[in-house]
Amino acid sequence: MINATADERNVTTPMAGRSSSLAAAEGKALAPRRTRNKPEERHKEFVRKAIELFAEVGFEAGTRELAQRLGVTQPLLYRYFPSKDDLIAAVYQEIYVNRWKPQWREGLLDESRPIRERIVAFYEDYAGTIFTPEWIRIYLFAGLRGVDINRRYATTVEEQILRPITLATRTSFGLGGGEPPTPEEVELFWTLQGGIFYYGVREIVYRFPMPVDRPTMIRNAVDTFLTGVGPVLKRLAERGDAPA
Amino acid sequence: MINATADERNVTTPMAGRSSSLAAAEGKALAPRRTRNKPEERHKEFVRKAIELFAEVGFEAGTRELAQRLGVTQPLLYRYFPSKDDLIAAVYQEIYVNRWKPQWREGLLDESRPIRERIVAFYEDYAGTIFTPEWIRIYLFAGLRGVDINRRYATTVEEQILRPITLATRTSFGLGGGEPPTPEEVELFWTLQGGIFYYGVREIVYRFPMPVDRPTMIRNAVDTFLTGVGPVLKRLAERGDAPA
DNA sequence: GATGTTATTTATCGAACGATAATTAAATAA
DNA sequence: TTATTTAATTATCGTTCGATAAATAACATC
Repeated sequence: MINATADERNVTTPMAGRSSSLAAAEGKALAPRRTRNKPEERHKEFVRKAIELFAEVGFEAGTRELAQRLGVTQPLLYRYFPSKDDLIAAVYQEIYVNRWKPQWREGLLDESRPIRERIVAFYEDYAGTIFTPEWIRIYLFAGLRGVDINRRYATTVEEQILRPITLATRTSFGLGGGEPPTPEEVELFWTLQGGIFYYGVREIVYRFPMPVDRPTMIRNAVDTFLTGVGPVLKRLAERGDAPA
Repeated sequence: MINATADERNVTTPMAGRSSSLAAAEGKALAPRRTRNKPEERHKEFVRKAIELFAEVGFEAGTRELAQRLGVTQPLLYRYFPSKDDLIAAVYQEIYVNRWKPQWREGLLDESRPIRERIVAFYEDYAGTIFTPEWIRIYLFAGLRGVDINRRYATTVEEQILRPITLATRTSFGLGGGEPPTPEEVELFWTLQGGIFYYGVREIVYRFPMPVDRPTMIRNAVDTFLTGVGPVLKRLAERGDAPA
C-alpha cells in the first residue's frame, strides 16, 4: 500500500543528502549526515511537514514516512513530541487557531460599507484562507475522527461570523432592533456558509471539475441569498417563530 | 487505541454465544460455535456489518474487528471477498448505487406541481435517505481516500438532479427555452445542494447541536433560494455569460 | 449410515506501526 | 584542547495489520 522504495528496506534510515564528501566509496553504508538544528526551528519544521503529510494521507500516516520526508530518523520525532497525538494537536493549533483572522468579524461589522460588499469581501478572503488541501482535508479528517475540533470551530464561526452577518443583514433590511438572532435566522446563514464551503470540498477533496471560478460563485451565491433572505427574515420576525 | 478486552488476547477467537450447553466447565477453551450459513446471506451480512463498522471507524477498521462483530473468524472474510478493497467496493455499491432513487428525478420533472413544492419534497426525501452516519461518514471517508466514488456521484447528482431543477426553475420563471443550463446556473443550485448537505455534516459528523429541525431548515433554505434566484438567473440569461 | 463437498476454524507469515533505551557525534563552554 | 551537553542515530520491543495454507466439522447426497 505504501512505497517502500527498495533503496532502504526495513531499517530506519537517516538519509537526506549523502555526505557530500565521497566518504564511503565501499558501497555499504553511506555516512549519515548529522546536522544539528535549533529545537525551535525543528519544532516548526516538523509541524509544517506533518501538516503536509496528514493533509495527503490522513492521520494514519506513519511517523516513519514523516521522518523520511524530513530527512531525519523516526525516533527523533519523539524528542519534540511526546506522542503522535501531541504532534496532531500541534497541527490543529497551527491551522485552525493561528490562521483565524479577527478582521473577518470586524469587516463584517463595518457599517460604512453596504452589506453585500461586506459579505462578498468576507467570503472571498475566507475562501482564500481555507480553500487549501491542508485546511479542508485535515478539517474533514478531524471531524471524522471525532475530535471536538470541528464542534469548537463551528461554534466560533457561528459566534464570530454568522451572528454578526445575521444582525447586519437584518439591520440593512430595516428589520428588528438589537435582539439576538433566532436559531432559524442563524440557520439561514449556515446554509450560505455551507454552500460556499462545499464548493471548496468539491474542488479540493473530490477534485470535481469546477467550471465557475470562485469569485463568480461567491458573488452569485451571495446575490441570490441576499435577494431572497429579506422576505424570509420578515416572515420569521413577524410570526415570532410560530410554526405555520 | 482499540479495546482488546483481555478476555480474548491475541489469538483469533470464534466467539458469538458460548455453546449454550454447559460443555467445557473446565474454564479453558469454550467449544467454538460453528453454524453454517448460506453464502448469499453471509455475503449480505458481511457487507451490512462492514458498512456499520466503516461508518464508525473508517476504512482503516481492522478485519479482525469486523469478524468479531460478525461472530466469525477473520480468515472467513477472505472466502467471500478476495481482499479488503473488494469488501469496500461492495460497501460503495450498496450505499451509493443501490440507494439511489430514480423517482427523485421524476418528481422534480413533474410539471403538474409548483416548483417550490417539488424542490422541497425532493430535499426532504433526499435528506431522509442520506442523512445517516453510514451514508455521510463513508462518503467523506471515500472522498478523502481519493477513490473516484465522489466524483462519479457528484456527476450523477448534477445530471439527474441539478440540471432538471435548473431547467424547471428557469421555466417556472418564464426564462429561456430548452437550452441546456449554463455552468453558472448549475453552480447556483450546487450552492443550495451544498448548503443542505452541510447541514447533515454538521449534525451527523460534527455532532453540532441543531436547534432547527430538518423540514424547517429545508423550507427556509428553499424559500430563500427560490426567491432570490429569479433575478440572478435573469441577469445571467440577459448578458449571456459576459463578465461584468 | 457412509461419503463428499465446502463453510469455518486454527495457525502462522511478513510487514508496518508507535514507542523506548542505549549509543554516537555535533555544538558549546571550560 | 579537553570536557560537557544534548541533538540525532542505531537497535529493538510488542502490537496490529492484511492475507494464506492447512486442518476441521457442518450439511447435502446417495
